[in-house]
Amino acid sequence: MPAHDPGRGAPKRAPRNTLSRAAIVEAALELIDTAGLDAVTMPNVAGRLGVGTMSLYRHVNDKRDLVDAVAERVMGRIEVPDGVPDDWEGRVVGYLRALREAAAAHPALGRILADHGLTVGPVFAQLETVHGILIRAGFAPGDAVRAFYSLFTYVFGAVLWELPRVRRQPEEAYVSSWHSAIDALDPGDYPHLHALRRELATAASADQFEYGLGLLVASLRARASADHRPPSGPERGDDLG
Amino acid sequence: MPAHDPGRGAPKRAPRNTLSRAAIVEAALELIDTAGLDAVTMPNVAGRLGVGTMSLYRHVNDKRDLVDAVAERVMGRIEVPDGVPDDWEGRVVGYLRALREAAAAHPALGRILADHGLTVGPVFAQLETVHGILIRAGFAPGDAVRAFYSLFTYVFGAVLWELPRVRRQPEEAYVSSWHSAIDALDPGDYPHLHALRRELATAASADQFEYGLGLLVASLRARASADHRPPSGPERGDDLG
DNA sequence: CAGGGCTAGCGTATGCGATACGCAAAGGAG
DNA sequence: CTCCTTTGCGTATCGCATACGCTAGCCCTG
Repeated sequence: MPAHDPGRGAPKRAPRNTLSRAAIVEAALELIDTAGLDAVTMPNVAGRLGVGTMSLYRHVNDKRDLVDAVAERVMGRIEVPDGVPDDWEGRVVGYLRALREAAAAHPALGRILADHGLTVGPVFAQLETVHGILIRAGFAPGDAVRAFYSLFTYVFGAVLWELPRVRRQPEEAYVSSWHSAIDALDPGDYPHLHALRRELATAASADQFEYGLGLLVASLRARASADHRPPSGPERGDDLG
Repeated sequence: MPAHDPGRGAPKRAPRNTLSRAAIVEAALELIDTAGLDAVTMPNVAGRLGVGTMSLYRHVNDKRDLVDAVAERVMGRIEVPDGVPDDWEGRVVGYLRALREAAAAHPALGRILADHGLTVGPVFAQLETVHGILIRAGFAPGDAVRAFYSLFTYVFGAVLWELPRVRRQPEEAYVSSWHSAIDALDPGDYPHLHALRRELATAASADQFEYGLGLLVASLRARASADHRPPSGPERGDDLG
């Protein structure tokens, strides 16, 4: 038999403008969220869209480009939430909290950022936003950099800690994964961790995130009022680009 | 012609106990440091040792196991350095600084930890050490957990930020990579970042790490003396396991 | 000193994933 | 209607991780 069908019969050829970069990115994101980052292979993504593998390459340079785009898609939607106190603390904390939540919703984000480095477009957008808030609040340029750098370092660290396996049950699964990991350790070598089995697992949650963030903000507040003009009351902050 | 050499002639067979898990791990680490994490393939590692690819599998379960072992090899050597102030601040900061330096020496560490999750053996060792220091210093168990959790989150975040490309010249290469990344951004979209081109790049260095760490420690110190018995003077800390 | 068995190093084969190449059909332009 | 451009896609190549099973060293035992 001939290798290919001579006439027509099952062109299977997709209409014409079926594919788009956005659609591909969306499919990849769904795959990541349901089957994990490792399941993101070109064949898988293509299959999910009902197209051939090589078709993807018309819209994406290569796999790295695709994954980058996914990170961009996720981080690009992060904003300072409504209803937060209209001062730098409220806005910054609200923003970082949103960033953390986005990462929690897509556990693979941390790995992607780690693999591709932090010099990805969307990361800069985050820096720009937070830096802008600090500058408006009266922080000296240099201090603002140091401040948001510290804050982001913390948040990215948190994203890394949390990604291990959390998927749905925010607490449940995560806690038990820590428990089993700790139980596997030799009590003799790790007396402290064993003694704190309970607190440790619980600590790996939102409360803990807030705690550390609070430490940072508290110190920043102290330095702001000590070294420079206190950012006192709420400054205008509604016309942020 | 027969596919294999009939008699002898070039047994090429390695003597006998040439390989060992440790040697393999060491070879992989060298590869990581010289050619990057992506260059770590079973064939490459084997080649560097002058053995066949499949020989590696006698000593490591699979690639993941190998890479895990590398992370363990690196993190397992981190200790509280000598000569630091003998109080909890000095010891903890000294330790975290050592952790950061180890990561800086092996840029791929961050990616490995991100890929494999933080529930790797050596990570627990770090937690145990720092927690022990805090407990000895008089921190209440629960507070100690929150404290070191925040500190580690920060340090891991820092490790992530730094890994992008730093290799040798600690500052040089890193700074210029940030510069070029920033230059590629549209000044219109990122006014703040462009204005801070200089500070931003400089901030991505050891100084910045110390700054953020300082923020955390300062707050912890304040809370320690406020909520609980002040850990005052240097407590004994020379017999740490 | 010879034989047996265990063990370490390794050749081969499989399957998958990323991606270069080039074909061909679908539309639109003239 | 014909030609050119665009887009989906089949095929082929290459590198990698890894299952299997072979075989030669070694050491232990008799």
